[in-house]
Formats: sequence, C-alpha cells, structure tokens
Amino acid sequence: MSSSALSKQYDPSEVEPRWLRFWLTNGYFHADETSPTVPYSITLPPPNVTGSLHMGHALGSTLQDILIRWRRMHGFNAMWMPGTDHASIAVHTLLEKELKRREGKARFDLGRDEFLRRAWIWKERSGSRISEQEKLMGFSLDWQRERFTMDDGSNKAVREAFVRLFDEGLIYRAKRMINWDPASETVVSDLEVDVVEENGHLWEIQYPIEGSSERLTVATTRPETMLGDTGVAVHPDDLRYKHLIGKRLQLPLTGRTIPIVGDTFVDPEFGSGAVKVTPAHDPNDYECALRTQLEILQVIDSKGRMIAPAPAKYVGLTVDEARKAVVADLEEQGFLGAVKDYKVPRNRSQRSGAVIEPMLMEQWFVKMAPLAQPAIEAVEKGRTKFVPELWTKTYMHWMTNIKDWCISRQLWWGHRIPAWYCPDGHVTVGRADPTECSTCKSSALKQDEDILDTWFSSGLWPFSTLGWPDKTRALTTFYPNNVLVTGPDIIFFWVARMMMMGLHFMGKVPFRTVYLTSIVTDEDGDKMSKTKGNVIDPLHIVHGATIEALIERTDEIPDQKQRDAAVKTTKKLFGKGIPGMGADALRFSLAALNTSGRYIRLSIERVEGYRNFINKLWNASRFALMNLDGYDPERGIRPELFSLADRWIMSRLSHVTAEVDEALEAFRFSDAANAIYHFVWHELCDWYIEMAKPTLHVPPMAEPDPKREPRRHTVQGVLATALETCLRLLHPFAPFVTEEIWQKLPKPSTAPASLMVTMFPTKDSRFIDDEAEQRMKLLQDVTVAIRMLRGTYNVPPSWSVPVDLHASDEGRRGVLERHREVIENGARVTLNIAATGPRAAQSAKAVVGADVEIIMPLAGLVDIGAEKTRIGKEIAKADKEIAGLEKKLGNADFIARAPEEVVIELRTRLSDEQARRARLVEALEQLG
RNA sequence: GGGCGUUUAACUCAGUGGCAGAGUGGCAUCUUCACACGGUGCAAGUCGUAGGUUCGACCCCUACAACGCCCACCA
Repeated sequence: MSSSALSKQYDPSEVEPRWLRFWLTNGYFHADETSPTVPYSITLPPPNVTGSLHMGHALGSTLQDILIRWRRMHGFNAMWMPGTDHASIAVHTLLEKELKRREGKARFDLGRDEFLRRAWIWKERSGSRISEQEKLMGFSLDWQRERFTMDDGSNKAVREAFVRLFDEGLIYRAKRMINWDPASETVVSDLEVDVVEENGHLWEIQYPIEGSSERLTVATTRPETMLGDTGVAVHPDDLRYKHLIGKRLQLPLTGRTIPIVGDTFVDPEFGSGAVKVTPAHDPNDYECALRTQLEILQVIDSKGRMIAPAPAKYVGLTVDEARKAVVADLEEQGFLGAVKDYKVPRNRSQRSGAVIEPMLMEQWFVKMAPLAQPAIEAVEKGRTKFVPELWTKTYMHWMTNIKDWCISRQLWWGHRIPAWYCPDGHVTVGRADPTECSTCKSSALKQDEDILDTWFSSGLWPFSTLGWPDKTRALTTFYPNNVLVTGPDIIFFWVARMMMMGLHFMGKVPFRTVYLTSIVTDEDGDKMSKTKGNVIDPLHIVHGATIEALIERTDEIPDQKQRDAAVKTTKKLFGKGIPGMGADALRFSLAALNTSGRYIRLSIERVEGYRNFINKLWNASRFALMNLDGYDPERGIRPELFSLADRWIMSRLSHVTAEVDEALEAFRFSDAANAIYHFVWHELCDWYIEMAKPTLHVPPMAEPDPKREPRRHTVQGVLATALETCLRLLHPFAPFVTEEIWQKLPKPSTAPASLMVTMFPTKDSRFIDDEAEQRMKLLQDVTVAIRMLRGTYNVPPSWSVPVDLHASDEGRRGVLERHREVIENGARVTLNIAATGPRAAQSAKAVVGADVEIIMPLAGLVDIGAEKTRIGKEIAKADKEIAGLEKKLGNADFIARAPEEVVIELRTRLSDEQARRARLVEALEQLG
C-alpha cells in the first residue's frame, strides 16, 4: 500500500481486526515457562462467565495490558493469565429467572442433574463471549493457558484445598447464625449482604407480667417474630426493671410464658429499655440466649414461612403475611401499644434483593484467624504492597476483625462439598470419593448436598491456574505474580482470600503489588447501571451504536417508570448515539483518566478527545510517510549533522521516554499517557514537524538539490526516529494504531516482525541537550509573542510582516540571528534583528524575557488606544510581580533563612522583570 | 457509632513548601500544500471556610462545613 493511499481519518474498524489476527496467529501473547528470561506475571481477575465485558473490566484489563505489553517490550517473560469464573449464585439467579419465565418452573422441579446439564450447555454456549470481547480490546492474554474455575484443574485444586484445611481443623461444620436468602434458598456470606435503610415501623407490644396486672412494654420492628420469643431482656442495672428479672411474662397469641432475663447488651436508653428475645431469628438475640440460657425456638422455615411451634393459625403464612396477622391480632386483643414510623436497617441479599432472614443452621465454615495472621504480617512487612497505599488500611481493618467464613451454599452450580455422611452421621472427607465411612466403615455413604462459595475456588486462582497442587514448572516460574490489578470493591471477597490461601498453600504471597483501580461512573458521577440507562458499553465505543440501539436496550427493564427514566437518561447522555472510535481510543482514554482519584467520570466527549489524539498521530505519520522518499533507514541518524530543532526534539524525546517509564513503574498511568500525548501533539506536531517542513518540502517537478539533500536526510532520520520511538512508547496504550503505522514505516532489515516485540525505548542521555532546549524556548517565546501581536491586530495570516527584533544580550541575539527562520516560518514574518534601534511609528510592541523587544510596524492597523491599554495591562502585571518580589527580598528573615539558590533566583527574576517593565514603559511613552 | 476520601478555571481533574497547570468547553480568527477528529490567539481562579506552623502555605497542622464511600448487631 503506498503512503498516499492513507486516508485523512484513521479508521480503526478496518485496522484492528487485521492486527489482532496477526498477533494471535504469531503467538506473540504466549509466554513460555521454560524461558530463561525474567518472568513477569499477572492473573486476570476472571470475569463472571455469565457476563459481558463492562467498563470496569475494560479499565482493569487495559491497565493490565499496558503493564504486560510494557514489561514484555522491556524483555521480560510476560505472562497474563486469562480465565472465567463460574459465579455460582449469579448463574443461578440468571438461569432460574429464565426457567421461570420460559417454563414456569423452579430449579427444584428440574432436579439437580437436569439443572446442571442445562447450566453446562448454557455455559458452553455463552461462556466464550467475554473472551472474544477481551480479544477485540487487544488484550495480550496468554490464551493457550485459558482456564475456568470449574475445569478439571480447578476441581482438583479445590478438592485438595478443602481436604487439607479440613484435616488441619481449619474447615469445620457447625450450627451457627447465618444469613439466609429465602429467594435463592441458600446461605450467603456476610459480605453478600447489603444493609439498606427502609421505611418501616416500630411497634410497641405489651407483655402481661405473670402474677401481676402490670405489663412490660417491648419495641420491635418485626412483630411477627414474637411468636418465637423465648424471653425478654432488660439491663441488669436498670432500676425500673431490676426487680422483674426472674419473673415470667405471658406471651400473647401463643399461650406460652417466657422469662425476664438480665443482659448487659440492652441499652436502657433505647425504646422502653426492654428487648424481646427471638434467639432463632436474630443474631443479637441468639448471642443473648446463649448467655442467659434461653430456649431457642425456630418459627420461620427456609422458604420464609411460619412453622410450628408458632400457633397453627399462622403456620404457612409468609413473614409479611404473618406480620399483618400478628399486628391485627395484638391490636384486637389489646396488647398493641404505640406504632411509630421508623427507618429500619434491612439486610438484603446483594444478588436476589430478598430480605435476609437470620437463621440458625448447620453449615460449613473456614476458621479465619489462623489464616489471616500471616496475611496481615505479609502486608505489614511489605511483601505485598497496596497501590494506592490508602487501601492498606481497609485491608488491615477487615483482616484484624475477620469472622469465620461460611462456605457452604445450598445451590447446585459449583464445587460440591467433598464430604460424605454415613447413617450414623460420621463425616468422611477425602481427595477421592470414599466408598466407606472413615469412622464406622459403613458403605451407605451420602455426599453433602451443598456446594462451595464461588470465592473459595477464586481464592486459589493465582496458583490453581498454574497447575497446583502439582509441582509444575509454570508455578515456579510465574508464582508469585508481580501484580494484581482489580477494583477496591473486592478487596475482602477476593484479594484478602487469595492472600490467605496463597500464603497457606504456597507459603508465599500470591502477588507483590495490588493495584486498585478507580471505579468508572457516568459523567455525572453516578454508578453505571442498566436500570438507569447510563451504561457505556465498551464495545459500543469500539464499534459505535445508534441512539435507537441504545434506547432499545432499555426494553429489558421490567418497570415502566424506571424504563421511561432510563430512556430519558440515554437520550441525555448519548443524544447523537455513540460513534465507533476503536479500542485504542477507549484504552487510551481509560489510561489517561485513571488518576489517583477514586472515580473516573467517563463520557463520550472525553473519549472523542482521545480519539482525536489517535487521529492526530495518524496524520503526523501520514505526513512523515509522504516525506520520507529517499530516506534510508539502514543509515541511522548522525547527531553531528543535527540542527537546533533536531537537537531539541531528540532531547525532549529522551525526557519523555524517561517520564513514561518512571510513571509506569509507579503505576501512574495517566501521567504516562499524558506525557506522551503532550509530546506528540504539542512538541512533535506543533513545532518539530512545522520546523521540518521547509527542509522536507521539495517543490513539485523540481530536481533534488544536492546541496540540500544531506540536511533533508537528517531531518527525515530524526522525524522517523522520533515517530518510531513514540510508537513504541504508545504501543502499550494503543496497540492497534501504533502497529499499523509502524508496519508502514521504513525500517532497517533487522527489525522484528511486529512492534509488539520491539524493545521499549529507554532514556538516551546522549541526546539530553539543555542548551538546545533553552534556545528553542527563546525561539518559541518570540514566535508566540509575534503571533499574539498578529492576533491582537487581526493581521491576516496570508500577510508576511516585517518585524524588528531588538536584543541587547549578545548571546540571545546570536541565537535569534542563527535561527531566524524558525521564527520567520513559525510566525510568518521577516525579521530585522539588531541590538537596539528606533521604534517605528505606528507599531505594536511586545517584550519577551528581560530584553527581547518585538516591534511590529502596523501602519493603518494599529489602534493606539488599544495598544496603550494592552501595554498598560502588561505593566500593571509586571508591577504586581515586582512588588511581590521586592517585598520578599526586602525581608531580612527571608534572605537569612531561605536557601541561597532561591534568593538568587528571585533576584534574577526581579531584575529581569524590572528590565522588562522599563522597556514596556518606554513603549508606552513612545505611543504619546 | 467508627474509619476513609474529596473540595483548585464553566466542566472533568493534575499539581508542588519558593512564578497556579492540563484536557474539554467558551470566545475570536483561519478552508496555508499531515490533520476542521485541524491551526492560531484570547478569556477564565480569594486553590471549601477559619485559625495555626513557617522567611515563605494551594501544599504541613488544628477546627469547621459540604459531598461521597466503606465498616458496624442498637431492638
């Protein structure tokens, strides 16, 4: 393809699939564990197999890919482990919903085997979708290693881990107060419960005191639980009630009597100071009952319905129905006191949304304290570091207050608990399915019906994916991982558990650094959610989406009102639809926006800004390719032939290279992205390419001028080198466009076949050139000042204007003289440079630095009044600056205490500013 | 009830004990031979409030305010 065929606008849709195929077929994403080079490994947080790629994934994975590609280009054996998670409760929610909608059935109607059969079919069908999406984003995951949390390897690892923990007494079975989700009919862990404040009531109920006409008033937000009350507690020191401790109360509606007990957990200040105790259905009450030996009566079953010993009248009612009935009956029988509106903190299942019922049940638990201790120490000793550091506290706080982890779930999709029971109730746990009871040798064994919490297998992921429990080469090479990149929302769920499991089973931390990403929100700072209609789908950014398509997706929202609101939001945020901007634009945006803040407010507009940058790079490259004729890449560049511009851009490039490397080293992704953005746009494009144009430009049909050819070849070389270096710097951020351009650039024959496998640029100190940078700064300042004058007086761009430059300093004057063409081309002027000279009548004037005067004759154009005002403002600014500096320098304490270089710097600034002011005053006076 | 974070230009955010920055948007102007997804220039700020430390504070300390997040068994 010839360079002239490059289109003016970069088209990612044509380019991206091509290079993706190229990288995949060449195996560039694969890392060999037997390679002698230094390993660098990251494990991708396995996305939910039910899911599709959302913006959180896109962000996290983009940052991981940047790290992986960057390290790979630095010569590391970089391995990025892909995989998906079986997400048992999420899959259940999804499949059961579908089952109900399509067939009107519950999972229990199908039975375990049939349900699992369908789950697997469904997993095979939709499970690869997310991997395909990850590929479209250009993520260089090692696909040959792709894993699933319920594949054979994971099964083996889970079984091994369970058996070992059980044998060590760290996994145990016990009857405890747990969180029951009546909708999914399973236990959930504390972490899977959200507390939400909801409008409810506080009911007062009066319990008659036995052998007295008095009544004791208790308050509750859940009156139906009184059917399971087995006592009432008061504070033992509460003078109002102290004498009642030991007496009994008649429990209305039940015919039972219950004791009054003393317990210090009661707050005498709250409510009536007397608390009804329902041990089987409230965690506090349960603890109280254990302390005070109260009876425990279960009156609610696993489906959330009332059961005996609640009176027959209520049996079978749901909790809500029972509440109404109990309140009505209490009122009718005169036991109901005041009823107040009340904000009730209500526990709801994160997944199903159902109100959590605290229940006393036999479940499997992991003893956490012994596992947490090493995980705490590892972070204390810095073997694993959190970035940003503030998350360390969050982790530590949770770890030091950790409670035992309930790992059994009454679901089917997941790892079945490897425990068997004989008719006598002995438990047998084993690596292989047992044939007889390990205690009584009975062969009538039945496996536990429950499965393990999804996070149990996730906790083993960093080493189970590398072959554990087998001692594999992959494990020795890639464990521990260098980095984990994930969202702060799963520090407890996942990060903490990997730390504990990794240390326990591998004896080493699973990763050296945990990098916590920001959370992506919409442009208003609201969490993206389907029901809000504000979700930006990464693939919509990549491929584009019409507003109609975006509105159509709100059809899924069942609630009409919510749907209308979502449509409105959709129109507001994506009024014109979403233009297809390519994976690179999205990747670069996410990296550039990932600052130290906790949120990234993403909008289409923002991505467009970075899409424009990609396009700018594309066009700069077009320009280069159009002007590289006759350039021989084998020859390299020769610094001895460099002009000031060449020296300057190479020096700047060296600085930027160092900046990018240092920023990535410190996980400052936005600094890295912005450094290169600024360099490409505002140094390479705005200045270097503009300065190179006169040299590169060969008039059409003209014969090559032998005198100019060496200079031209040097500029071509510098331009090609700078551009190629930028492509390598940018490649981790925007792999597709950089590969596309790089492949078109003329390269020496020794160049590798892909930009992906070139070396990342390193700072080259030979090119650092402070003198060139200073001189260029002067030329730029003068150019900008002249452009300002032109702009102020609306000098048409087509006019070339003569300008007098006066510089009393010989050094500066020399620089201006030697490089006058930089200013002349950059500001479209012809210069007359002298040490000093008369000021032309009817001219505009500006001063750069202490002594460089710019005088632009503007007969007929200059507005004396406006010029006076403008210069007057300049003088006022200088006065302010001078006053500030004089005040500081007049302070004896400042002179005495401030570092000498600061004092010297301020003195220089003061004298420069005074000189500048004098010249401005002179200019003003000349205006009359 | 504890803990954490944020507060800087119209918006989104960087920032450093020593001259307040960027991107976007705005205004003006330019279809100049890479790019209008562009060029050039301009405007825009009491750095949340009040104290303190310091020669010097946007930065460090204290208090307060607003907003946000996480954790927690108050019936």
